[in-house]
This record gives sequence, C-alpha cells and structure tokens, in this order.
Amino acid sequence: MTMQRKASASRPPRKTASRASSDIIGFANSIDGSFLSIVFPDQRESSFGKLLTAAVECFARNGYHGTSTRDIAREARMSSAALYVHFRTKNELLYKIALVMARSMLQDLRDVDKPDASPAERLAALIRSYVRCIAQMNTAVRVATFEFAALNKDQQRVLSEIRAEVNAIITSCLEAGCESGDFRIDDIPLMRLAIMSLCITVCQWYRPDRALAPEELANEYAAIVLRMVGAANAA
Amino acid sequence: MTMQRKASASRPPRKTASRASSDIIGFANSIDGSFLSIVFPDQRESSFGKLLTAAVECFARNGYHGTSTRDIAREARMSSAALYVHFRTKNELLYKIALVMARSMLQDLRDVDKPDASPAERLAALIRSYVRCIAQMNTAVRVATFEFAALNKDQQRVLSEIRAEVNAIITSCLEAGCESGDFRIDDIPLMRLAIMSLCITVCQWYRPDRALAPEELANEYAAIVLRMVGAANAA
DNA sequence: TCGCAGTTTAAGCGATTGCTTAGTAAAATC
DNA sequence: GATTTTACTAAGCAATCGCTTAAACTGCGA
Repeated sequence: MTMQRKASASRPPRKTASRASSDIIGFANSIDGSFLSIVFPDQRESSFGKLLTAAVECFARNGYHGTSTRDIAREARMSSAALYVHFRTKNELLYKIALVMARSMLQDLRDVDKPDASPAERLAALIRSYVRCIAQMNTAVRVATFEFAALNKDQQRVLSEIRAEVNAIITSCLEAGCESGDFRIDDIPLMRLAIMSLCITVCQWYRPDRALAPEELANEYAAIVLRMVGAANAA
Repeated sequence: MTMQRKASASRPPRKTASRASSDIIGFANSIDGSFLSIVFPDQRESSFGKLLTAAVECFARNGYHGTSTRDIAREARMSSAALYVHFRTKNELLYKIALVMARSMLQDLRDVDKPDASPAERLAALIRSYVRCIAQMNTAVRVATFEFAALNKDQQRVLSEIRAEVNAIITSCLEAGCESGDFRIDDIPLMRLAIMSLCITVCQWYRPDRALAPEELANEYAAIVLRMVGAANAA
C-alpha cells in the first residue's frame, strides 16, 4: 500500500486514448503475443488496458471468485475505486474479456477458413490457427473459457451464440470431409466435441516456457486431428 | 433458516459410522453411480457423507471460491458450524474430495491394465475405463480436476504424484506400442498429454441426460484414441 | 490564468466470508 | 448410573467482499 502511494507520486503523464476507434483484430495480427496487443492494440498503456490485463492475470491465477477487485487494482498499480471508473462491476470486466476473446477467436477462424480447399487441408489449417492462438493467448483463453459459469444467463447466451458459430465452421468442414470420403467419422457432433475440447484444453497446460513453440504445437495437433477424423493421408 | 430449525426438532437418531473401515474402491464396483457410493460406500447416510456430497455439488456448480461454507451446510441441510465437526477447514473438504477421486481413478486404471495384452487392446481398455469413470462421475471429477489451484502447495504435490502414476501407465502403454510397431507416434509425451486432456475434458461437458451412455461414449473415445496413436487396426 | 472534464485517491458502507464459541443433547464408555 | 465423548445448533467475531462517496489532482483548451 505504501508502495502504491509512492508510485502514484511519480506516475507517467496521462494518455486519453479513444476506445471506440479500436476494433477487434485477429490473432494473426498480433504484435507481441500479449492479450491486449491483440484485442485492444491501442489501449496498451491506458488505465483501461492495464485493468483488463491485470484482470486477466488475476482471474487466470485464482479464478473469478477467487479474485477481489482490490487484487485487480493492485496488479494494475491503481486504487480499488479506479476500477469502477472504467467498469461498472467486476462482472463486466469478466464479460468484456470473455466477449472480446470469443469474437477474436471466431474472427480468426473465419479469416483462415478456405471452403474451397480439400477437407483435409481445410481442417488442418483451421486447427493450426485455432491451436496456435490458444497457446499464444493461453492465459486469456483460460479465463474466457473456464469462468463461463460466473457470467449471468444473458451474457452466457451471447457467448454461446459466438461459440455456436465456431462450432458451425468445424462441423461444416467435418461434413464436407465425410461426404467427399476424405474423412471417416461415426458421430460427427461427438467428433466435433472431441476435437474442440482437445484443442481448447491446450490453454490449461500450455506455458510459453515450454520447449514446443505455439506453431510447432499447432502443427502436431493438426496432424493428430487429421488422424482422429480418419483422413486418408494422415500418418 | 426456519426450515432448518424445524428439521432439527425432528431429526433422525444418530448413526456413528466408523470411517476407518471404509477404504477406497474402484469405479467398477459402483453401486448406483453416485460419487459417495463409489469412494465412501458406507457413508451415504452419515453427516460426513452428506457434507462431502453437498460440497461436490456446490463446488461443481459455483467453484471452490464461489461456494461458501454456508452454501455447503445448507445443501446438506445442516448448520454452518456442523461442517467444522467433520472437517477442519473448507480447504480440507476440497482436498479430501480431490484426493479420494485421484486415488480412485488411479486404482481403477491399475485394475484394468493388462500389460500382457497387445498395445492396442491394452490402450483401448485403459481409455474405455478411464472415460467411462469420468463420464459417470463427471461432477466429482470436475471438482477434483479443475479446482486444483485452490489447494496449497503440499496438497498439490500429493495429487501431482498420483497423477504422475496415472501418466506413467499410459506412457508405458504408448511406448510399448511404439516399440512393437503397433503405434506410430512423433512425440510420446505430447501424445500422452493430448490423450489425457481429451479424456479428462469429458467431465466438463458430459451430462447424464445425454443420449450417449457412459459405456457408449467410452467405446467411441477408445476408437478415437486408437486413431490418434496411428494404430494399424483403427478404422 | 482559469475552469473544466477526466481520473485517482482515501475512507468507508453494508453484506458476506471462514471460522469459533457457548451451550445442549444423544451416544459411548466406564 | 455417572462421566466422558461426540454431534449438533444459534449466535457472533474479525476480516474481507463489491462497490460508493467526496474530495483532490491532472492535463488542456480558452
């Protein structure tokens, strides 16, 4: 607490960055791999951005309910009340994080999807992109995915709709592969569930200090998924 | 609260069940599929058992930090203080749940493991058992797996040792399959991680009201895992 | 130089947290 | 049959929770 006051005495000059101008961009455009650079690239030094980053860090470390607003403020080197200038409630913080991540991941999948390519190539490209993003952003993805229960019904519904669109992309790819004979799948909804849960779980164990880089992991996982769907050229 | 007092006025006669006599038994011996029947079969009607069941239910619903000791007591239809007769802290409740589940799942894998069988048969049997248990006990497994961060370092170390033994069983099977030529795996540790995370995630989405029964799901997943490791007879 | 919009602060409100206490009654032990 | 042990409850304590308030500070255009 004493440290906090000292820090405030010599804090850097203000920067009032407009929030409206920054729209969501895809993972592929990441500047340095951090959460904020990707979803709010022009908010990296603003109070708004620092609070978002701090919240992601805290929620990932101790969970939504295990994190107090004071924890977040401390992590962002601000006072507890400063948080409520930028966010109405603690819940809104989580919702903004989850929403921005969900949209970003959907956008990234759409950018990568090439419906004209062969099913195997298409699926491999989708998985590669998906897994690479999850590994790169594992902290934020972890929060967005596993604190879902802490959101209210309306918020959950919005996120579920976005997830449904992600699922639709994968399902369409799996169906195309089955029709063309490239894939052999018993139960397509179950296979989609298995594939998606395999990929998303990466955010739980992946750490940047791992030997495997996000791109390498993405390639390995794409190969594994191709085997799962029984792709002919998988070996 | 008023209800609680009325209930206490006509509470049933005491039953002081010995806890020492009940050792952990495997999932395979489940009586009715519920958490307690499996890990503490003789505690189903004791206060100890009711509190454990209530805690699992609450932790699964709102997470460890999102659950108050009053929530658990209310779910078990007891007073808040009654909890502290059987458990020293809220943390101890979580630890007991996590420990008993980890040991039970390890025991079940050991019971099923047949090192003499062919690698493909052996792996299929392991995955079938593992997935069936996770689906059957999805609530308790969810708590035991995803509230790990709420435990202290010592508790985490104990659980990690048990998990390491589970991992060792799967790894040994994968290595045997690679040596015999039955499996084709690039990176065995990564493949183990992928397989295990695929299976464990079942506890997050599986609900008993699903069309797929635990046994059916287990069979599907065993087939998928055989494909993942490139088993020759997988199709 | 001034005022103002935006931001941050210390202080604190009511509610809830994990856990404890004092007391009661049934069960176990002698 | 007296005494100890165990299991429970109502009440409540200190700490922390999410969030609010009022006042002060900042940069900046007028």
